[in-house]
Amino acid sequence: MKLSEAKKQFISSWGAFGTHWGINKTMAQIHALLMISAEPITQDDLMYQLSISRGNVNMNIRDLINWGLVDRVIIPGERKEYFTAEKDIWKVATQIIKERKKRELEPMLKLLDQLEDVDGDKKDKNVKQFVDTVSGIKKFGQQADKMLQVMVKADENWFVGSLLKFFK
Amino acid sequence: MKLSEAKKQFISSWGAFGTHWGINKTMAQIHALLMISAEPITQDDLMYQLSISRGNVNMNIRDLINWGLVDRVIIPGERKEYFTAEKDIWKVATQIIKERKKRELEPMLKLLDQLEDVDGDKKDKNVKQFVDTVSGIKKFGQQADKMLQVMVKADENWFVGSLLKFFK
DNA sequence: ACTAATTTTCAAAAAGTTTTGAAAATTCAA
DNA sequence: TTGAATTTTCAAAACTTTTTGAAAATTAGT
Repeated sequence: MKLSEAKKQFISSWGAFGTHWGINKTMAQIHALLMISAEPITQDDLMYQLSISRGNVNMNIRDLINWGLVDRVIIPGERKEYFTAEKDIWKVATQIIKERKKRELEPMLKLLDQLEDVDGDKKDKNVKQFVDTVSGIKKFGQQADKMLQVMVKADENWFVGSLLKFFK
Repeated sequence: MKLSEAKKQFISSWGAFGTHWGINKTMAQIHALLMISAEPITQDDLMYQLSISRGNVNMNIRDLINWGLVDRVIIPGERKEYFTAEKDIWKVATQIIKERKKRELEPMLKLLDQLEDVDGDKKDKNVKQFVDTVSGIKKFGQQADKMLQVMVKADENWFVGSLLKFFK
């Protein structure tokens, strides 16, 4: 397969993949293109290569920067801004885990904490089922939270490093 | 907080949470309601309790059954169908992992395999960056695939069971 | 076999999300 | 400063997804 065709396929699949995970197609595609580009590229490049509008590029790039997945690059002597993406997929993954943990998991755990001490007789099967389900999810979430925390720090942690090798 | 209010909050947050993960709000809410219900419930109950149409309930219940998260229950002497959800959150999680692995991760790995052997000179930095990125993602994905496989089988696996306790 | 209860389907409507593009704001070099 | 290049904003348009509801299909009791 030719490079240009392979690139197109990769970008399009990465976009489709993203939409299954609550990420908008364009954002995933911009990310994909930046990950396979050897050099930083401009908004105009992105517009042209993905056939999308300037505003669209701008908004999605902004989001990608907020997610910590893309960086602005200043090229001396150039007026335009360039963009580049982290290419080490392990770093990409830990960055996404870190953000989703903060944005979604932690607030959910906070809420479950409150819901857990609902009023009423614990003998009432309705109360019991609610509390059991909520605390089950809470415990699971806390466990996941700790486990992800360890993964995110794995770079600095010899033990988990070797543990992960075990799973290969 | 009263049970009825706590239920409402849980259902609404679970719905919002779902939408961040590519799951439609209603499906997540039906799932939430079934998880906190002590007894199986009917389509009419779901319609009434969530204020949604019959068709909507029907389609989303069908999907939940396909995901293996909800079961039809026949109650002897009753004409209507009842529904119930798996309440052990660990089983819920492994079921979701199993399905997403099959539906998303495996097809993606298959595609990356094909893209990896793009034509062209590996000295060309554009070819090189593409291949490096694609194979990096592929390796990561394979590792994740194996690790998830182990987690899904953890019930049957004393080692990972104790490993997970370690992270508590 | 009939019929009433129940479930399923699916085209159209509603709701939600993304994209556009032109105007406003900002930046930078002269 | 000025003004051309560039980036940002955001209301409106386009597109996508979800929801509705009524008609069709199915089911089960008599």
